[in-house]
Amino acid sequence: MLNIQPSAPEPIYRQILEQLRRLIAAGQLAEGEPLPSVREVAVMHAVNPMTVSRAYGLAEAEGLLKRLRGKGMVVAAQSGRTRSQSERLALLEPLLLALSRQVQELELPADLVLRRLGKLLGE
Amino acid sequence: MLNIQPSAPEPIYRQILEQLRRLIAAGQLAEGEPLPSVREVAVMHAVNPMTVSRAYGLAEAEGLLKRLRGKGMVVAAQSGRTRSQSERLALLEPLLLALSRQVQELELPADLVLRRLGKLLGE
Amino acid sequence: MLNIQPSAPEPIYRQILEQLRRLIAAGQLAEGEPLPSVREVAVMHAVNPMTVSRAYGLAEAEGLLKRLRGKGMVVAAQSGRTRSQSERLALLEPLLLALSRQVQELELPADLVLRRLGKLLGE
Amino acid sequence: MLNIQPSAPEPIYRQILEQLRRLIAAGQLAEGEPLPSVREVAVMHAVNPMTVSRAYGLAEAEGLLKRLRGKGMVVAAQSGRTRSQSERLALLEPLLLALSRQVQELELPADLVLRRLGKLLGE
DNA sequence: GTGGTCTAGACCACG
DNA sequence: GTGGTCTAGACCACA
Repeated sequence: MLNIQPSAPEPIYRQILEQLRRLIAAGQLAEGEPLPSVREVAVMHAVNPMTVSRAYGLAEAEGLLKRLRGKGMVVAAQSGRTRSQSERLALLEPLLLALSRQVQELELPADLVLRRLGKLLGE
Repeated sequence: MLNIQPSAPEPIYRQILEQLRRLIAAGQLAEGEPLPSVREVAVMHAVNPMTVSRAYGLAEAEGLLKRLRGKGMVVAAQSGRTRSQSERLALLEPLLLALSRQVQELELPADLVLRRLGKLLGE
Repeated sequence: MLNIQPSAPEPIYRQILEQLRRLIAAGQLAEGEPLPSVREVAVMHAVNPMTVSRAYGLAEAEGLLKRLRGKGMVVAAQSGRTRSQSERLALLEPLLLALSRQVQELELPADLVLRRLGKLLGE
Repeated sequence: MLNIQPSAPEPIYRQILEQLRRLIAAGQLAEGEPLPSVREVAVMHAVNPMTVSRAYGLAEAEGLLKRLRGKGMVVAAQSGRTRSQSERLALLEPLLLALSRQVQELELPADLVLRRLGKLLGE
């Protein structure tokens, strides 16, 4: 379910946290749904349990997850409602802005970039 | 010329370096063109001169810039030739891939994202 | 009778145990009085029976409760005698100390805090 | 400046975080003021640097602190403005509620508790 | 079984 | 000098 790249510049715990944000916002992780345990994720992705725990803890502090004592983490209620398309699009905005800045610096024509992205999204 | 955000997660020296790569690849910084001095950049953006120097140093090691004694940095010859569109598009690939992954996690329709990006690029 | 908050940071078994201490010290639970069964408490508060059992077990070890075969738990004799006011006030001391430390860190005037607490106690 | 009790039930990183919240709310830590470095706090209180770092990191995520790269942490701007008395009193509310619940369970007269607290606050 | 906390120590990134 | 990340491993608390 989670996609972790240990060699990426972005820290692992943050990769997990941000994926959780998106998966929950999209409703792919529904309200009340239990998450894989810290240890499971740690073994599956060959990372330290504490790294996973850190991501889960931050997600809990953010209100995304809820701790059921002795039973693990589940998706919190208020996050469970799938967000509207526009709310989800807003989560993408920072990346879109960075992209458009780079496109301008590279002086690339808009349609070329849009075609390339369209191809990636179509796959 | 440079666009620096000290509070961004990406380190400042890297922001500078990657902008130089793109501006040079696009030919916005032409071969032989002199760059603002380390001190100028540092003062203008309220940044530590060492940080700017580090970016310039890396760009020099990469062959993007050339150090002219007593005259500062200029855009190096071999980098000066503007790269082809496809080469420049390749520089954008990592960001496009990250974007498409996030779009899938957010379960957003491709055309919505393309329209939003098109709007940003059209401005 | 018991006031349990499963989502509070304080563990559930401890919430139960400490409430028992106070209710018995005040004589609200009198000597020989039977307690609700583990199952009753568990069902009523939607809590794991093991958790209730643990609290009861600790209370028994402390001499607060006594196990009567086949009849469940009752308030033990030596605990049953209501403690003096000063003894009961002593049970409050840790919380009062924590409170006074926080008041100082918040630089709040004593009378403001006393008025607010007085209002809460008056209700 | 910080008051840490390693043996308390409350985890160390949380003790630090909550003290920061109060000290900043009261203006005892003013806007822009630099905090002692992670290593200093760690040595001074004989705890692991990571424990301190965790508290600082959470405080940053909360917007209490701001990271100045290479220079350490300072009190963030929006937190710097000393909060009004009523806002600070609100931070005390959870503890006051817990206290009043315990007072009722102990069947202690309000004025006795208020006198004891007044004495503690007067010192 | 679950997650939480802490440590010691290594290594990195930044300025 | 600053903070950040990660690991391995120990131990605890809870259900």
